[in-house]
Amino acid sequence: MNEIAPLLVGDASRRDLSRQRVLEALRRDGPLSRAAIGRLTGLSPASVSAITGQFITEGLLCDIGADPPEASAGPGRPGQRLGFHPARGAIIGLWVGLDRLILHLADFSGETIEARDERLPLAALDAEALVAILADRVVHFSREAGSGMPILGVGVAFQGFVDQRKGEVVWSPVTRCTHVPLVAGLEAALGLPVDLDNDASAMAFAITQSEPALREGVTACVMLGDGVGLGVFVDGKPLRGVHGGGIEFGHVRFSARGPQCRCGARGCIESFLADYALYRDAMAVSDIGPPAEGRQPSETEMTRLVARAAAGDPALAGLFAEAGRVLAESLTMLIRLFQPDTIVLCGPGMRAWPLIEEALHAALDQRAIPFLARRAGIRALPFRPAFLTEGVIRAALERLDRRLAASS
Amino acid sequence: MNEIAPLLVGDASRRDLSRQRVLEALRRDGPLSRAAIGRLTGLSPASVSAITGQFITEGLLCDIGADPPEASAGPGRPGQRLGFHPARGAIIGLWVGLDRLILHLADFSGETIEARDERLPLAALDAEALVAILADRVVHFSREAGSGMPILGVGVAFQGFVDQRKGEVVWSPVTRCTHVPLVAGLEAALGLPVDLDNDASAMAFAITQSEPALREGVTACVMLGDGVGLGVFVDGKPLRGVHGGGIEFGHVRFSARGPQCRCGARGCIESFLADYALYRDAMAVSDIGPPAEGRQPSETEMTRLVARAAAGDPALAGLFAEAGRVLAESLTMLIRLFQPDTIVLCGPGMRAWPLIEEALHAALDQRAIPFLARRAGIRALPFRPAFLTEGVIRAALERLDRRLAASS
DNA sequence: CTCATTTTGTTCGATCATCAAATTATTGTT
DNA sequence: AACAATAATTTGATGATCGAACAAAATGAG
Repeated sequence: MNEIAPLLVGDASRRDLSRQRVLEALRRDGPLSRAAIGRLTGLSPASVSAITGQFITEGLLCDIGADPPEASAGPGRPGQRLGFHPARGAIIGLWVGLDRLILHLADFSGETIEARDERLPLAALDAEALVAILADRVVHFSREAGSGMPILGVGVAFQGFVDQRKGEVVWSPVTRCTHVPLVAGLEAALGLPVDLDNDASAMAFAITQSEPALREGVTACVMLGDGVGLGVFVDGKPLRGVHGGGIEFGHVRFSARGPQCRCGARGCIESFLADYALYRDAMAVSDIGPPAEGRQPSETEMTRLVARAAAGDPALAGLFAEAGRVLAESLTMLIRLFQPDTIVLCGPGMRAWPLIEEALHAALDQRAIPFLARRAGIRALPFRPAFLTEGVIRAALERLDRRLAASS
Repeated sequence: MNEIAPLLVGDASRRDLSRQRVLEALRRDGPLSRAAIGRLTGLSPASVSAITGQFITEGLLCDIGADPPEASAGPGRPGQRLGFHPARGAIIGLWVGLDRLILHLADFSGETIEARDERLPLAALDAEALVAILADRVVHFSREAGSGMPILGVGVAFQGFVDQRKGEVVWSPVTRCTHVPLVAGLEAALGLPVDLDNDASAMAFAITQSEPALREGVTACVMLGDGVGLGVFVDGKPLRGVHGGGIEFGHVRFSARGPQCRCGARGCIESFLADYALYRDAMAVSDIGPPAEGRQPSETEMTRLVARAAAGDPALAGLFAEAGRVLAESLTMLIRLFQPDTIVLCGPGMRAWPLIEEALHAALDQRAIPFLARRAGIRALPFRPAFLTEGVIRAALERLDRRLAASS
């Protein structure tokens, strides 16, 4: 007998909802004139003026010049564009990979101030040390890169199983610890609100939000790289359980007789398609030696492997073709489950796309799914490291927006 | 640059939203006093009185006596319970199975007035004839069962792939036609609003809504019967794409070397677990003959098969144990993808539950999923045919509520 | 250059859904 | 019987919103 939704009761929350809608429109569609905000939110010009005026005095929004001429295109007074006040503060986005860290500082409007890529061995640490060192790196980074602005929040994208509700890293290839209370630990150490997400989900979020076309209908983002991840979005909103864990696509079983996966199970999709899996198989069919550090091949080693395969090594090329066939099978499952309009393939693994593409499409055509397949358009997206952090930064900003819209 | 949500602008829609919330609370939690509605929706007593008063004069709600004594339990004036006015009208729910039809008449409060189970050969019909005969059965049923009340809407639960946005049956084992425009056809023939859903999704909806505990967290309902279906719900709301097709769990590949499925693909989960699959395998390992009509075994034939296996036929019992293992594997995938708090097993196939249970749990224990499995509680729900239609009736009522809340 | 036209943004009065508080009603408890 | 407790209604005040009127700033035709 819990409440349906305690939101939107009374006049105070009614105003808050309108404020929220204004901020949402601005986050989605960049700087906007008051008139445009009115059209997008459905509020009257009078209300938009009142609300934006309030936001400006609160230092949340600011005027950033007239509409560019191409936007107006006709007679009439040009609109004054409003945007998030960059100097309001900054957000730090953190991606935690295998022995590697990406730190990303963005201002309140979402613009990148600085990004940094660090090598950092994490595997041997216990949970407390892991949290401590991450907090330490964040503090250092914000001190060195910070532009004097206050840090408003931190977003963390983590490889592995994540429980957003508890703020825990349940399991991750990054560390042998399980159930690491990352959010509580970082919030205590930093004194800042911390958002946690699975890295593939966060990346899928960044990609889906980055393009209006992907915010319509069902978009499935498959991330290939250290692991295999998936994010599914319906009209721009993520499809996920209340626990906020990602859809653990990479750990769905592909074959009962497959190799042992890092997660402990056998035959996971990831254990065929992830970087480490491809490298492992490459070692078996060629004279390529083991990775320099640990079991995980570095970006350079992966690039070299792909280059050799592309140069004509038939055994290695066959490996990637086989990966394409496994991927096709996995996408087939994905199509059956979610019937996406668009499937976006992305992630570091896309470095091998030219080697995968043909086999993938051939296999997909061969095992076309009656009545469901036609719809899904498959798009390959070149990888940018910034994708890894943009998702959590965006999420942190949106959470901030919700808080700022409410208090008034 | 589409609007964020054109709802809730201006005072008119503000009232409509409150009206909607009142109706939602009443649909969810049965008859309620005004005070209880206030607590559930967060509205003040004054507003609840105003809104419910309006609904009563509109003939939508009615007073149905005082709160039962066990509800109040203490001093104080007992509340007067409000409920949907039963005489406002009726909804017809229709389930379309293989050569079989269930018709279900419910009043505006959702109470069953009459239900009927008909045999009806549909396989040979073309699309137009299929729509025509379904419309004809609905008209006959409403004439014979109708209690003089106007019919307000029709809900149809159909086996197979359904596109709710287009109102189409994309593919179904019921008919060899594809892309049947069922909603348009029935609406034209009946002059009534028609809701269409996949039958497993609708059943999952009915089950999830029927129990408060299942409306919290993530609930996955797996339906075993003529096919294998799935509905996933997060806090009582269905997880589905914009096209409104169900999650085609039954047509996810289980094994590349599996039997041919009705959908045309090979090795679908359904082709191992559906009634027809179990019967097919039973024919192979025993002297059981082919089904009396077509390829599809009847309920009686399936019951007899289960009885023989339960009586001790080792070959047949092994068949169901094998089904338990396949189901375990499928649930493992489901857990990885959705991390449900509860998995509900239901549907006609549950007649064989005692034969499946042990093997299922043994296999699940054996391939326990690191860090994810612990959470999911598996519940077996005895099958009731009414589940098949209650979901679409509920959906039709809720759509009606939304319309009635809006117009005023 | 001048003026009509068009679009942007603000101001002001009216509307109306909501709430808090007061009031009436109805029960159980002491 | 007096009192406490809960339910429902009435009433006055609040305030978010809208429409309409208006000011501002651009284009373009003559």
